[in-house]
Amino acid sequence: KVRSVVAGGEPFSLTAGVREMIPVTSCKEGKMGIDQGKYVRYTPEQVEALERLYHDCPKPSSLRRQQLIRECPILSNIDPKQIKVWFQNRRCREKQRKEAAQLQAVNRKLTAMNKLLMEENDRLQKQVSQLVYENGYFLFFKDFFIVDANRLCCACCRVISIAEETLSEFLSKATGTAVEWVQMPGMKVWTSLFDFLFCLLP
DNA sequence: CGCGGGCCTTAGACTATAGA
DNA sequence: TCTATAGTCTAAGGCCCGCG
Repeated sequence: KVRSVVAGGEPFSLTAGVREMIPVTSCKEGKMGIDQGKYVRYTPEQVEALERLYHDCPKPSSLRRQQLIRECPILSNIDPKQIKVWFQNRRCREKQRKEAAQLQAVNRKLTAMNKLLMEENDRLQKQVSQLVYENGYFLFFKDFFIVDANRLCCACCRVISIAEETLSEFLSKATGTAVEWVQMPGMKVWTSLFDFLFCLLP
């Protein structure tokens, strides 16, 4: 059983959440508000009153706090310095809660994006396997068949187009904005059948 | 220079949970 | 069911800084 005391109110001891009144003299001095093993904890009524005041004015001036104490009898027994500290801690708690909520929101977005990336990675790996297989097929047969140049080039461009469309779709999902392809200097693009065939050579 | 606010830290009170 | 332990909440101490 741990002795506890309510600031300015009825002292009590706490045991498994059950309050039991015990005679305690004072709790003014000492680290962490502890005097002879006592720990100050405001009553739910006091906290409710403080919360109401905080809702109206989160940062009251010294003068305003004194006025609030006068106007609210339930707080009249609490030291003005304790009221000041309570408001400081309350502001701090709110700030921490807001930051935690923001971090959770960011975490949710990153988790969703990670899921998209994992799915896209899986799909691209399958695509790579298929292309590697097709590449081997072309290498094997390239010396035995004469392929229509236009048709092969169109097929090649079609593969690139599909890849671009897929990537655009993914990026727009991930970023929430439309993506347009821009030809950058130095980017390698198959412009002819010869380029395509050349890249197939070992 | 004193006061008050912000920020970080400390430690008691309380809660949830695992394990005997 | 009881107990030990980890985690959370919160009042208050300490330090730093800006302001009048």
